Amino acid sequence: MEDLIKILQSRNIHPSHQRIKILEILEKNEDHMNVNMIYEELLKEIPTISKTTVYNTLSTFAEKGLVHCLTITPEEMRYDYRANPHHHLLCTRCGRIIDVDVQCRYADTMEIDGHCIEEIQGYFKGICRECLSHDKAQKQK
Amino acid sequence: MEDLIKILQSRNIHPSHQRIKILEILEKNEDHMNVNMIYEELLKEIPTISKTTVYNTLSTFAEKGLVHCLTITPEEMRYDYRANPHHHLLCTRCGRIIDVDVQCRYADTMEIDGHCIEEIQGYFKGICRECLSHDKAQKQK
DNA sequence: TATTAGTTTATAATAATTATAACTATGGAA
DNA sequence: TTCCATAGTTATAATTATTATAAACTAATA
Repeated sequence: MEDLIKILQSRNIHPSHQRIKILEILEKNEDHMNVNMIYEELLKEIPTISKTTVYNTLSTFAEKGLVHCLTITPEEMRYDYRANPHHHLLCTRCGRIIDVDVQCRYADTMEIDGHCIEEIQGYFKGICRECLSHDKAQKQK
Repeated sequence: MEDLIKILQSRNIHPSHQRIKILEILEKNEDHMNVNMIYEELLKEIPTISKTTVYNTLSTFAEKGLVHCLTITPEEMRYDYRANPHHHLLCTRCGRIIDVDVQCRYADTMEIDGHCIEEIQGYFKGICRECLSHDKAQKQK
């Protein structure tokens, strides 16, 4: 709680009740929630929360560099809360987005073909570990 | 024209007038159009074309592996028509998506952390060559 | 107390995409 | 030729994520 407030303050974000709760949810959940997932979680604690607040808060967080926006799924934006740079796996079976610790060869190159690179976004499509082991378990039956 | 028909036939896609024209537009344009851009181009040649046809056709093309869907821009889907695997640059200045010939170290790894990898999507965010040189020209004035 | 800025909420507007059903063209069978 | 079936196209409506707008609320301060 105190930590969350400090995190917000360090980014010049006024730590309101709603913002603290949203950050808390982002910390607890690892699979890159969309606005609706966050909203549903929030409802359990703040039944009067508005979806607009979720949108506003996340866009403030993104502006201040607290979260990264992932455009991996075509339907909606996903939000990534983790300090170190990393890539993602979009599981085509269960739909989860999972962190993958992989560096790209060009990770620190700031210039390619004359273009100036500011950010690297990479992701894999495939089937996650959990779905694979579930498959195996099914076959053995 | 004949070539376009052959390309469609080789993928088991019946070469209708509309489909040929859409493929033609994809061949001519390099910057990863969205549905609306393609639709606007089509209107010049087929004024009665429907946007639904564009959606249908592109989803057929994607199914048959003729195009790849890019979820780089948050607003809408972009379509990539090019044979060889490559990455992209999203220019934050002009909004174009530009092909970048760069291989990732893990490009042929099919397994990471126990996950099965089927496809790699990578893109960079930055400022493209053209926008950069435009900046320079402005400064010199 | 009154005021102000910042935050949250409710509501409406926008826009990409999908769903549905009607229409059209084509090619084969009778 | 005429009829029919199928695939493809079109028009229209429905869905849904996101943004815009304005009103209501909160907390701090003069």
